Amino acid sequence: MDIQLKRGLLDVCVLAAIKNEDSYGYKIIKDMKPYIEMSESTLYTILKRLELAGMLTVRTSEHDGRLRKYYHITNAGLGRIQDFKNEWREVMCIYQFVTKEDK
Amino acid sequence: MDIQLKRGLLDVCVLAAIKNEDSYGYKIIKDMKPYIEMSESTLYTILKRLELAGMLTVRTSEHDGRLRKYYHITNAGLGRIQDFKNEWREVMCIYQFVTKEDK
DNA sequence: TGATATACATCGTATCACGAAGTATTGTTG
DNA sequence: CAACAATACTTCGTGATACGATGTATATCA
Repeated sequence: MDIQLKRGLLDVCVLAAIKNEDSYGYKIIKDMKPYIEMSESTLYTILKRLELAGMLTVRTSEHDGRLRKYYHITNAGLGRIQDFKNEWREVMCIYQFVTKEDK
Repeated sequence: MDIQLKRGLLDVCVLAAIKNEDSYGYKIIKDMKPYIEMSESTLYTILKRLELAGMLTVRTSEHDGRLRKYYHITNAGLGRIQDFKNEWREVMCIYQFVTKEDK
């Protein structure tokens, strides 16, 4: 998928991936794989960015002697998803503009 | 509109704006304004990029004593629009993933 | 005369996705 | 047991790119 097109989707995809239950990096990548692929470096960068922006909170917890960082969405994060939904109307107008056939 | 979301749309919007008839910078911005806004510096950068990529050709012509650069879409440019259309299926899947409500 | 519209160009900056590489631990399998 | 894959997270450098600021011209109009 076109990398530029991804840019507008990745952040909100990550938020969607933790919307229903807290999750951690490795799992997020696997859960999103059927929809959109991203490298680990990309994901962890995004998670840090979203944390800084207050869209999610982090909690470190041990699992099988290994540390895992669980991410939890905040109200701001849910709001971000809502904003995305609202903006989608504009996006669809643009899509129409680009793909409309002309006689 | 979110700048990251725009990134995936601008190139193909510009191509769409010259799809039916050759156009020039200033007019392209005005034609696209109802759908998507962009600064002049952005537009001219994009036009140069698309030309380099063989998606359009340029012809300079005088109009009222002033030079205008007319842009004409190539087959590669039309192909780019088609690719965008094809990719849109994936985009809609992602949209569903992000916005689906969960019981 | 001064503002506004038309028309294009250049430069520096900030954002961001990615590959490469690294660190650790836990299976798994030959 | 040795080698490798899977799990889990981190850091660094790079390239792409949208934008604001700024500059250059000419035409029109009040």
